[in-house]
Amino acid sequence: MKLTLGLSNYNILKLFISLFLQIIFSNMRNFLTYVLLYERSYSGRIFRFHWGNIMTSEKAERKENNMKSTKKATKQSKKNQIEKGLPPFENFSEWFNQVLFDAGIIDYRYNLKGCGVWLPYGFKIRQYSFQIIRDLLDNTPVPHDEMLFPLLIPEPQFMKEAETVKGFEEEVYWVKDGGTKPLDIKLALRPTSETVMYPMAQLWIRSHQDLPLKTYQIVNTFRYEGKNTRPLIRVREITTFKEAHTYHATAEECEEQIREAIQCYRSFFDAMGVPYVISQRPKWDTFPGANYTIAFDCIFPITHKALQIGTVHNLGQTFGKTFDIKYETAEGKQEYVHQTCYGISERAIAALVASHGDDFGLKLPPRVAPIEVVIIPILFKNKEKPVLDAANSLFKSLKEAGFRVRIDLREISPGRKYFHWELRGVPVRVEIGPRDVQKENVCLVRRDTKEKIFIHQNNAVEELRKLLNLIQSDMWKSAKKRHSDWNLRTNDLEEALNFIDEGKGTAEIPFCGSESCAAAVEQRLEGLKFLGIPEEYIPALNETISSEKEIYCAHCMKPVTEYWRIGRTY
RNA sequence: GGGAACGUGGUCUAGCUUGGUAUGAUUCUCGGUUCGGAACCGAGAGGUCUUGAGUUCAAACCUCAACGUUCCCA
Repeated sequence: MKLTLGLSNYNILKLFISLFLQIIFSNMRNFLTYVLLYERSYSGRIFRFHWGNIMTSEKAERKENNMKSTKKATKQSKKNQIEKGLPPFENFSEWFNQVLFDAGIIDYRYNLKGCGVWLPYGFKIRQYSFQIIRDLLDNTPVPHDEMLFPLLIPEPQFMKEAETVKGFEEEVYWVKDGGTKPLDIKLALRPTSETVMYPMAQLWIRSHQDLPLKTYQIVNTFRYEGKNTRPLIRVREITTFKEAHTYHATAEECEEQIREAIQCYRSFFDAMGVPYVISQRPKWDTFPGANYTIAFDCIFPITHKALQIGTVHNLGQTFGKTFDIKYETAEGKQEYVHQTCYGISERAIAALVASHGDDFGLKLPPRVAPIEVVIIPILFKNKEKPVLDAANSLFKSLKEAGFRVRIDLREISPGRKYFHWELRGVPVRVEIGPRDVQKENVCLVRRDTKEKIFIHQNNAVEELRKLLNLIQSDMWKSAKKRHSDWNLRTNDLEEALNFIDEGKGTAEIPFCGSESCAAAVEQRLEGLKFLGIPEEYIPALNETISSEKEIYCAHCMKPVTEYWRIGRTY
């Protein structure tokens, strides 16, 4: 029986029975449904009919109702849904995730937790942003040199620095096989590159003439985050990690380098329009192996939780001793180097997005906007040509003047284009319609304030240049102003805790700095953390350190001289 | 570490209680009318219902497991 294609008689029988039953049941069901609906529509009565597995009147009715209600609902809410393409900014967490995708920054649908794809628009934002830090580091008095180190770390080398190992124990990805064979020596994917770089530095540094050595690289790193990952904020593959590592002859030079690093980071975030506060982290939250850690935090809108967006570490001689990085002094003695390292990641982009958004989407500062100006011609039937001509010639002259400019000629309505580019945060939109052409005007619309400005066509280049500068500084100012409202300095612990608990921001309280006191205070509020000592009390950053009088630790009531910053964090 | 929920066209979603036909919208493509804040009409495209096993003549639906995602608590 070759015709049966290998099916046994039993299977053929099954197939026929199945088909037969299916036809019978489905026809009968359709018939019954039809009759029941028909009857109901005339008599207004609901029939109930039970017979085995056949769809009952109840079920038919329910299905019918479901269909009706969904149809009705979708029709009614159609308009609302369109208008609500993005969740409101108030609903920050959802807004944030959604805007990253809708604005074309990151596609997070890759089927692996904590990993996403940088889309072209997002990639450009990333590129422009990190070019700023590149330029800053490349142009310090003794320049930093960009390099590229391997991703893989042999286990013994990684294990060398005990404290680092402890700090990252639970977060390291291990490569254990080469093809089908297990490796003799396991390989770690870098969670950070100290243990990658320092054995090489040990080879390169021979004498004080080789110092200072300042290097950096911009690479991906891996950390196995156990719980909730968030796009850009807590990821498993950190795609963009700028880590600088410097080597110095003396502790003083090392301190000086810390100040230079802080200054670079200030300039960087200023240029990005990202507001921040600087704190020296508590001892117990210092980078493993470092003498101290100074961190940049950005307080996010709505939730008012702090996100760490940059860290600067003074490593002292810890790693120098571990990796035996020595140099010969002018006097011919062998000394261990003093080191610093400091890093910034794609969290900077998260802070950029968060600091400026609104219900319509992103607002990008011109410095990092992939498109600075978008031109939208308003076309009416039979009047297209003059408008198109004007738009095209403006496009050409702006392009020649060096603007990152786009002209939107798609055949969709202008309103739709407005929303499209507002979602993507383009700083300025230029509208040109028949009315404008007639008056030789163009209409500029600011993304940050939505203000409309009419100017003469001939002044476009000049006016746009001014306007973009203005937007850049206005956005920075307003972000900074908002940010400063999200911090409260008070001597009253209860007031501080209330402020934080109500989600209003971070607080500064008088504090003695002991870990046990901190633990006691942290217990008062879920998710509460000590961010550290505010900028003005950090010894490394101040020639004369501020000190307060008549204040007492919020917990143990000992007299103290400084406030500490506390708050909830991401 | 503990608990809960979810997984259906690119996106959102109905259906699962009671097994047999995959719902609607959006998006996208084509044609036409439009265009100063998400226009409209018509046609069309798009699905391994996460995966595997079990029960059954028959599984998106019931059972078990794996994977993935989300949320809550420590």
